[in-house]
Amino acid sequence: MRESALRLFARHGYAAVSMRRIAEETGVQAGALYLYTPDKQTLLFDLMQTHMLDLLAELSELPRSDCPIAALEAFTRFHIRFHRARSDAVFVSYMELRNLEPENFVRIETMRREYEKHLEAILERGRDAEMFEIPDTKLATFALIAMLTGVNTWYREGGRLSLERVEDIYWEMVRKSVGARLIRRG
Amino acid sequence: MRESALRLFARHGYAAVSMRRIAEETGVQAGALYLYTPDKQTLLFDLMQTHMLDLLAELSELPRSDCPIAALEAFTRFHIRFHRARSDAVFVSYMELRNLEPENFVRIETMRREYEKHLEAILERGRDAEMFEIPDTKLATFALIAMLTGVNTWYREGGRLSLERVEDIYWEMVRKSVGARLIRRG
DNA sequence: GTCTATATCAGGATAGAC
DNA sequence: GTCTATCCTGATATAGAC
Repeated sequence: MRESALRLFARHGYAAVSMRRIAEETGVQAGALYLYTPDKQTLLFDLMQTHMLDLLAELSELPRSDCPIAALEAFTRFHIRFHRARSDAVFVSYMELRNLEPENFVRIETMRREYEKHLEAILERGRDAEMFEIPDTKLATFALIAMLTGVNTWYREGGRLSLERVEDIYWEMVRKSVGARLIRRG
Repeated sequence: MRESALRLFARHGYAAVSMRRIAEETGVQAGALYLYTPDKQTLLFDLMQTHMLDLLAELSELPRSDCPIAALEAFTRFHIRFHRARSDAVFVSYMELRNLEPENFVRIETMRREYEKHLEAILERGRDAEMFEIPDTKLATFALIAMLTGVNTWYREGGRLSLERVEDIYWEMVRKSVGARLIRRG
């Protein structure tokens, strides 16, 4: 039922999807949905919260690296892969922010900021070590995340390029944009 | 009335905004709206089409430059400024694509692709002239547009940085990411 | 745990008075 | 050109049978 709701919200938008439609997709009658969620708003919030918690959990499992360049590459590849694998959840978590009640909105935004902080910390370390050339780490954080998340708007399975190749190309652009040198793999 | 609708659609989403609410914001009764639009869907499409036509019109008025680096800088600054000045229209034109009927969707998408083609052409020229280092001009196009449009998600008037300064910083990142050298102003 | 039936309300759109 | 009144549909959510 979560899956049906997520797919429908991503496809048509939260406000445009009725509980009846979700029920139909799930294979139950509308009334039965309320066994699993108290209301539609909570359902939306739960989907978004689950997504953000997954994101932070998997991020924290990334192998740490002392080298900022290696850390940035790991983050870049992680971001692309994670977001690609859950395009519906990503879409909903971004597009439906405005349909969250204020309290719920704050909770999701806090998690998003925590994720951004992780990237910003890498950029700051690299700049302090004089391995990156970055005029403003906050702007660079926003710029890179927007750029990487953008993969979801065009990438399609079975297209011209493998996801691996896409990662390579984006990593090259990320690396150059922060003025980092190529590094050798150990 | 267009302005009210645009602002409300941007804030709450097309599906979440009722004609009654638009009427209220406009200062008329609901029935009166239908003097200006045949229906809600057409209203949405008109708003998006107007935005895209404006975008293409202003783009075509950009001074042409033979130098790909200068052309890329002009595009970068134009994109940030134009999108910043119409954040509601940008938001709606991106977020509400899925609420367009198929025929309308195709028309908007065609215009969007035309805009992207303009940037891709600059990148191709620069690469052919060996002034840019770009592994894939299509991906670079997507990556740069996503990065630049992202300014709208965080920039607020009166914040830490002027828009001019933001342009400078983004231009530096764009320039580096495609491997272009700094150029002197004539 | 699920269905049927329904209460209640809000939505888009139209008709006809002024 | 605008308002009032209204049609009809579909929305969320709940009650109560099974």
